[in-house]
Amino acid sequence: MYVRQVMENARHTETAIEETLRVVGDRWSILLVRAGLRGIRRFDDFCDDLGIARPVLTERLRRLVKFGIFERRKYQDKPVRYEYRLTEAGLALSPALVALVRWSEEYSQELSSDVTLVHAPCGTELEQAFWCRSCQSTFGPSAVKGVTSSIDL
Amino acid sequence: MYVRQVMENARHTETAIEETLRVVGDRWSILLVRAGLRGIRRFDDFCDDLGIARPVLTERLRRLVKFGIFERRKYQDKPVRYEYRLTEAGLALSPALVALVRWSEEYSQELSSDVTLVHAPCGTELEQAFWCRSCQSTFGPSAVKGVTSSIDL
DNA sequence: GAGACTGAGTTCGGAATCCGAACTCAGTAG
DNA sequence: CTACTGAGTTCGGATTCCGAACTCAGTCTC
Repeated sequence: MYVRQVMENARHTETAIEETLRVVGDRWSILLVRAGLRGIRRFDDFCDDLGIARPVLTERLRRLVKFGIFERRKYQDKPVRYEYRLTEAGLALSPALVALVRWSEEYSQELSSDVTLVHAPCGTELEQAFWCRSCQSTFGPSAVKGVTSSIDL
Repeated sequence: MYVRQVMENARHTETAIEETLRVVGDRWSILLVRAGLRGIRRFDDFCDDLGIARPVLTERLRRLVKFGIFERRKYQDKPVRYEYRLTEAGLALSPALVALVRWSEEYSQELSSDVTLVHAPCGTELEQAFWCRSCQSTFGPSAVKGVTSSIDL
């Protein structure tokens, strides 16, 4: 059960996460995705929900649209109005978001009673696992922890 | 070893991820964790590896130590020297990191061959799944996507 | 039809962060 | 004595962030 890496790590070429974090790795972007998952779509609602400054929101949404995470679509003509919806790529960030939520739950103290993600059918707390399709095997983050030093992320 | 909250919130009560992202949600912190996972421990090595400005690195490491993600430990006495090691909490961020890597692989265009995480025993690409311990069932991110709108992240 | 309101922004000046480059400080090696 | 190392600190300038106020088109209320 080792996670291995197949790559040649060149010096100057940017790696995947580096590039990704350049898009999504600021204080607001992930929060915007989360807001999108919660159904928020309109400019002012993002603004109120997150308490983000308007100019920053403008710039951030523009960038997320440019990188295909949000889509800007007209939802009204009379006075022309636009809303922001998560694309498929944006929705695909949810596992990362869930992982962060799980981490928060476990390691972040002094949180008021907050969300606890559960498996809807049975109510048991969700765990995030690594899963090999061909082996049909599942192993949890704890198993991964043990090998992290040998992972080349 | 727990992350505790220090900041005040102005308008609404802070949720788990909001707090977490306040600690880890800047351009460098996650990259620092990743570097830590790759075995980097010394100040200058972080500096060279990430190309982060030294004053920023100082501040960031201090904060990550304060929040229990890194540990600053002396590794030499003669000239006293310190290194930074990931704590258990820090290592526990790896699932989130892996989720981001997976996302990058799939959705980040203009990225040529980069890292591909595989299941070492069989060489199959890793998938990240959600796993219910009591049901013994595993389901992929795609299944989760369907529920995200009803999840309160 | 005058005034208030709405939603999606833009403009502003000041505050906070970021940056690279050069400096410090203790100890060590030649 | 000089050079070097590792872990920072200090510096000035550039960038980004912020809240508050403004714009602009259309719409609702009186």
